[in-house]
Parts: sequence; C-alpha cells; structure tokens
Amino acid sequence: MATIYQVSEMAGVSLSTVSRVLNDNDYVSKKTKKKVLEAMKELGYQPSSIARSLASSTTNSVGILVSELDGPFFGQMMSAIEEHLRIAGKHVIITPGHSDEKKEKSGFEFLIGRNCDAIIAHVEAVSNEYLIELSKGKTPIYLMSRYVKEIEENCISLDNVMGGYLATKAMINKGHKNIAYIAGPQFKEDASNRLKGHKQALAEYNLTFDENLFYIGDFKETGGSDGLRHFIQNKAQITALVCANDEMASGAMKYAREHGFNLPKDLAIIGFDNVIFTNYLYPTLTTIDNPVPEMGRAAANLVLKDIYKKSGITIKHVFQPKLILRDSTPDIN
Amino acid sequence: MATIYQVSEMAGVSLSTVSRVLNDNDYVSKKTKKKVLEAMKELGYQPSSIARSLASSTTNSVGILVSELDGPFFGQMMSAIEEHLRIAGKHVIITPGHSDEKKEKSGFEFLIGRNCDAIIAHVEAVSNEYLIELSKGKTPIYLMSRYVKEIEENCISLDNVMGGYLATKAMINKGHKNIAYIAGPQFKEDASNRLKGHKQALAEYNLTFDENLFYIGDFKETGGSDGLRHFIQNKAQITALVCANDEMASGAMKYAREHGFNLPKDLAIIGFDNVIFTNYLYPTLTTIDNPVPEMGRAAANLVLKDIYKKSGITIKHVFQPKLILRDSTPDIN
DNA sequence: TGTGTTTTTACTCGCGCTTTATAAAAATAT
DNA sequence: ATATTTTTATAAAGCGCGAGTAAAAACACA
Repeated sequence: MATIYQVSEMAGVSLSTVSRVLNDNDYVSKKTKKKVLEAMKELGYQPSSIARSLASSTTNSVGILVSELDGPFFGQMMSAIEEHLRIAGKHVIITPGHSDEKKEKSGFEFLIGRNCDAIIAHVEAVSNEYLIELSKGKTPIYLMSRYVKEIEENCISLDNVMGGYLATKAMINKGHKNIAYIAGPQFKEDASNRLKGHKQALAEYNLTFDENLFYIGDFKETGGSDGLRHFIQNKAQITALVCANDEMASGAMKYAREHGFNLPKDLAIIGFDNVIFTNYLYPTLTTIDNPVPEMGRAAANLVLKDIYKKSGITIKHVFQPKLILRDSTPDIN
Repeated sequence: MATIYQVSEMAGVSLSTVSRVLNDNDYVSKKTKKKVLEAMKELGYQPSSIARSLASSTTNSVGILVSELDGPFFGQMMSAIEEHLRIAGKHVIITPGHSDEKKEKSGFEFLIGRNCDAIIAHVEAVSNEYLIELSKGKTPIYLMSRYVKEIEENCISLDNVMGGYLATKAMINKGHKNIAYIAGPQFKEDASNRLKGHKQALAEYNLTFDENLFYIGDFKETGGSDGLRHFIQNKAQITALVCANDEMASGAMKYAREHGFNLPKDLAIIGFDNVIFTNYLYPTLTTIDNPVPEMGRAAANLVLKDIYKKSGITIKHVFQPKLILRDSTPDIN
C-alpha cells in the first residue's frame, strides 16, 4: 500500500505538501498540485483513514447503534440515516445492540473506540442515567425513538402515548367495546408509552382496563400469535385487537385465520409503525404511522448541524404519529 | 480520554507493560497485571482501536457491503454474519452499495481505507474483472450470492439456476401450462440465473418460453404489481405466476386481489427467497428457500478460518435452494 | 540592488498504540 | 558466592497522517 511518503518522493515534494493537496485547503501552487495528483494516481494511492483519524481525531463517520440489523423498522431507520449522511460525505458504522444492556454498552464502546464523530443510537436496555453520563463524554450521543429530558436536545422521538391513544380510539370509534391489547416488552420505552396511550383512550370512553384482555408480547410475529392464543384459551370475548407493532399484528392475523376467524369481519386488528409490508397483508392492515424515515433524516440533520457545522438547518425533535385506516378495521354494524 | 500512558504512570510501569496486559499474550507477572488492570478501571481507560489499528495494521473488524440496508433479505444476511462474527470477538462495519457501480466501488474503498481485515460483499453492479482485480489487493474479499470462477474459494453462493428451475417446475407439477414469469433486473446475476432455471424447466416439459408471459421487475413490491398489470393489460391468459423474489410476489398478490382475482384459486403464485413475511401473507406464499442465514454463517466462518486462523472449520461454498410449498399454489383440478 | 511582502514549501512533533531489541531482576544451577 | 538461565520490564522506533512553525522562493517597489 502506497503511503503519503512515497507519493511525496515520487512527486519530488515534501510530506506536508502532499497532505495539503489531500485536504486541499492551504496554499499549493497549481503546478505542484498537479504533480502530486499524478503521483497519487500513478501509485494508486489511497489515504489511510485510520491514520487520518488518529492524527486529526475526526473520522467523518458516525456510528449507528440499532437493536437489530434485520426487521423492517430498523432497516428503514438505518437506510434513511445513511442516505442522508452520505450526501454530506459522511459514512456510517453500524452495530447492533440486541436490546440487551451489556451488548448495547459494548456497542457504544466499540463506536466510541472507533472515534466516531457522533453516535445515533436506538437503544432500549440501558438506563437513562447511563445515557446521560455517556453524553458527558467526548463523543456526542443522539437518541432515536427515546426521550430523555436531561438531554432532550439530542433526542428524536415519537409521541408514542399519542400513538397508542390513536390506535385504541380508532377501534372505539369503529364501535368496539371489547378490545384486547398485545403490548411490547415493557422495559422498552415506546412499548410502555403505547400502552399508556391505550389506557388513556379506554379511560376517556369509560371503558375499564381488563387484565384478561392484556398480553405482553415480544414485538415479533410470535408475540401476536401467542397473544391471540392466550385470549382464545381464556375465552375472552373480543371484537377488536390492538397490537403494539405491525409484526405482532401480522402474527395475530395469521393465527386468527388458522383458527377459523373470518378477517376482518370477526376480528378487527390494528398495528403500529406502518412498516412496508402492512400494505401487502390481506386484509391490508390499519396501523399507526411511525415516520421512521423522516425521523432518521432528522437525526442525520441534527449531527450535520451540531457536529459538522452545517448551517440553515432546523430540527424537529418530537414527531406525531398518524392513523392509517386500511381494511383490517371495517365499520361494524 | 485516558491513554495508555496515563495508565502506565498510575500503575507505575512502562508503556509496553500496559500494552502487554492489554493483549495479554506476553509474560507479565500477576502482580503487575493486577496493578495495571486496576489503574485502567480507575481511569475508565478505553483503548483506542484507531491507534491500535494503525500500529498493528489489524482491526478485528470485517466490512460488510450490502445492496440495501433495509429489506428482509439483507437484514437476515447482515444479522447472521454479525452474530457469528461477534462470538469470535470481531466487529462488523456495514455500508450499502445500492446496486450502483460507483457506490459499490466507493463502498469497497471506504472499507479498505478503514483497514478492515476482510470484506464480505453482496455486490451486483461491479464487474467480475473488478472483483478479481480487487482480490489481489491487501484486503481479502469474500462474495455473497455471487460466483466468480477465478476466486471461487472466496464465494458463497446459491444455486439460483436450480432455484428458478424448482419454482417453475413446481407450477408445472401442479398442472399449470400458462405460466407467467416476473424476473428481477437482469444485470443481477441471481436474477438472470433464476430466469435461466425457469427456461430450463419450461424446456424440460416442452413448454415454449413466451415473451408475452415475461416481465422484468425491480425486485420490489412494485415490480410485482407492475408485472401483473402488464400481463392483464395484454390479456395474457395465465393460471400461474412465478416471481423471482418474494417482494414481487407479494406485490403481485395485492394487485391480483384488488383486481378481482380470488386467491389462490384464480392464480397460483410462487416467490423466491423465503423471507420471513412470506409466512404471514394470505394465502401463505409458496416459495423457494434461500438459506441466507446459513450462507451468512458460512461467509463468517470463511473469514474466521482464512483471516483469523481459526481451525477445524469446513466451509460449504454452494448452497441448494429448496421448494417450500404453502397455500398460494393449490392443486388444480 | 536592496528591502519588504506575499506565496509556496519543508521540518518536526505528536495522535495512541504495538513491537522489537535490550536491560534488569529473579530463579536456578554449579 | 558466582555463573547461567528464565522471567519480567524498559526504551525507542514507527504505523500514516495533520498542523503549526520556520524557511525558502517569488515578486513588488523604490
């Protein structure tokens, strides 16, 4: 691998001259610049970003810490952030935290150790205190889908309480009274907030929250099927099912169909997140839109503004969910 | 940020001693080791992997270059590779190539510049020649879902021709004669091989390949709907539809339903890849299993063996697809 | 021709760590 | 007690680059 030194030798100039044409800021005469450029091409020179980082303590790369590498939700998120950052010439380094405290912490450490200029994290298992403490370090931390008051300027979040409220209210408005709820793991902030919204909606319409119509799932397809099985086995009389995310809703739909339900007539189902495939289910799934791509762009913009000093950017920190009515929640008569 | 120097000072030993306990290979007495470890903890010391890489020219990280960050196929792939590598203490750096030649090349450059110990790539736009040339460089390249003869030892691939063959043959076996095919972008090797398999199956059963029953889609949901629309508008009389991947199949299903088809009776549909959501569609989608997770693990194992000298590993290079029969392809009578 | 400016280039140090070669200390043998 | 081996620690060089400072070259003006 050619180094800057060999380039300088070949071009007959000093090291720093080469360095200067690399970062093309300082004064270099056109003639020498050309010479250097030619030498670079000749040698197939590729600057080592590692060495660069060490010397300049800036890497032009931002770390992304997500829960999972797969799953439509995180896919959209990573994609939106990366795309937006790439335009600005920044790169991303992605690592998963698997919703596990240890792994999330080790993910942060990895990213910090790699001198990321900033980290955008979607973490669920670490405590707020940890995050606040971490934010005092040299690497700025930005949080996706999580609101921590002490560092709210670094948070991009969705109003999940409102989302949960909208979902259940939609069912109530359709005329349902026996509404079951499949929640997500309650240590996850968005899951608990969505549940909170569900309860608010029930309360507003004088419906009581019934433990028998409540199940905690895993945010995956299995959570939906397990939840519905639970309700059926307990002979719960329900006409509507609210799921805390789309994966669980789709799992519930499949389970329902396999157990003789005629969808959507026998059971109305609503999801949450509006991931792509909801629109390809049958019946198409009513859900709550979670504007992940926009939020990803907002996070990217935030680091562009804070870290890379791009001007003229205004950031929205809290996003609003929106009800998307489709076929899985028909009017009842 | 604490450096190795401050640790050495605090522990009252030399730099290199600290370095040795870090890499705990050479001889260090238990006593000094303990002293150093304590000093590290006290200072909250975190070794800078950047500096480490520069000095040792090894990073314990492997680059992953995928087409897209979202999409169930790539999600599974990234996840499988990462999980397997993480066990061995290696990290991944992921970057997308967007099936675009320039972007794929820049992805390679980025990863190489970051001194990845190896790169696992799923690329579609760059030429075989480029890949062969690249393989001569200092960073070993491994290819997912692509077979290049000259570097076959570094390839993990699926027998896509066989997959395409199995899909169409399944339809023929169900009794269909008017079988339409929605292919993927033909510059992608897997897409063109699947098509090849389709043609083989047709030939084997003396069915002629009909341009009117052929459409090239984009491997996304829209490709499926566009394709089916095309056939309908051209008044093609078809009873079966073979799609080159699951996303297109799901798009086609939706379009079919919206246009009065009674699925699966009026139109049998088969996909390809067996991504998770196929099992949650209605009717559940018959498809060709693409063992992505296994292939991901194989790729990870390959670099573990080649690069990190882990022993006792045998690698399978070519994987076989498998027909997964579900409800979208009923028997016809 | 000499002095003052401006433009261009070269040197040197250091980023935080690994890695020799080498010295010092401890353990063992004679 | 001394020589010899084994174990442990040190010092110094260098990985590839950036940045600040010093020096050289080019130019301008009188």
